[in-house]
Amino acid sequence: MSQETMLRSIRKQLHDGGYKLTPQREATVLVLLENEKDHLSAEEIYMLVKQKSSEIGLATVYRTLEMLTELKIVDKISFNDGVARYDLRKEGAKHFHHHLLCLECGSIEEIEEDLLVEVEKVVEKNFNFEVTDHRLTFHGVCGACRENKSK
Amino acid sequence: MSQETMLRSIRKQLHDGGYKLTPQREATVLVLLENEKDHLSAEEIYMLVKQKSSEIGLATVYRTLEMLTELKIVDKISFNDGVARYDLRKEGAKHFHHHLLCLECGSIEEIEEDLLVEVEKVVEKNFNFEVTDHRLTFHGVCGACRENKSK
DNA sequence: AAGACAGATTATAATGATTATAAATAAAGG
DNA sequence: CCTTTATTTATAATCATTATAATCTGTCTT
Repeated sequence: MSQETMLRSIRKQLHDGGYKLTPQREATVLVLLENEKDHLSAEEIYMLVKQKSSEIGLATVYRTLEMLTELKIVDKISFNDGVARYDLRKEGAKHFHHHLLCLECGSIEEIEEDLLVEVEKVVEKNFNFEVTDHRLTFHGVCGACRENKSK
Repeated sequence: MSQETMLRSIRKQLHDGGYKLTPQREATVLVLLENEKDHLSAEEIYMLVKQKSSEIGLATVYRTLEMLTELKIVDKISFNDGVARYDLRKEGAKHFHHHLLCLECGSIEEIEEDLLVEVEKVVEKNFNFEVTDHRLTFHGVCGACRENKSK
């Protein structure tokens, strides 16, 4: 889906939620669209928006991200490094994607495929818990780092 | 395993790692042992240690927890609420246990059973990623809350 | 167009969690 | 004992995030 289409869809979602797409909010969403692969922190998003010549305050970025999280347009994740990171939820994705965190180089890869369908069935049945979402991160060593080490 | 035994084992692990079990460190570990079911934050641990009449500084709690994390005696988790929480790693447990976070009441349940054995095999094979550990939290509604709501 | 209102934004201050620093204390080794 | 080193403490500093109050924007009303 093109960024144009995404943006239109997001504008609609904001409206339905009773918010409007102000220039600052639009700039924030655009930065998220342009950096889909990264896992940006609020501070990083703030910097990137300012670089695009759009004026914005840090507090606005936080408020916008909170709103987008509430609308389930973005997902908020914390790894164990003390900053929250934000990620566009893929259109139509019913589940939160998984992450592969390399302990050597710190890179974060994504897994789109939902690996937890069966596991969630087990949880619902055995633990009497209604699952609505999940956070799954694997810690380990990525292919590139293993290759470097073996040399 | 009894707390005595646990404590002895932990003392040994500290020694092997080149640290000693000072009174403050012992008090911290004891609080963790006595509250295995909870997911305590540094601040909470600090309070609990002081209640046991043991004098300690907050910074020492942080340093001790960092050390215990490094030695893999405790695990550090962040949910999305801005505080880090610490959990004793069960003796012999090779994997990090899973969590069930209830979005209604905020309660955190634990799952000891490793539900990811198969999933990790898939990850190693399909994504060329060597998995050493994982973090898995399910978000949803616990049995108690569902019961309350249906009334 | 002027006034009034709600919603947004901004700069700034405040808070909360965590980490760094420097001085004091305790422990270990000779 | 004396010296050296590790540890703790109190405090200050830092970093991420949230609250506040003033200002601004746009829209509606007349």
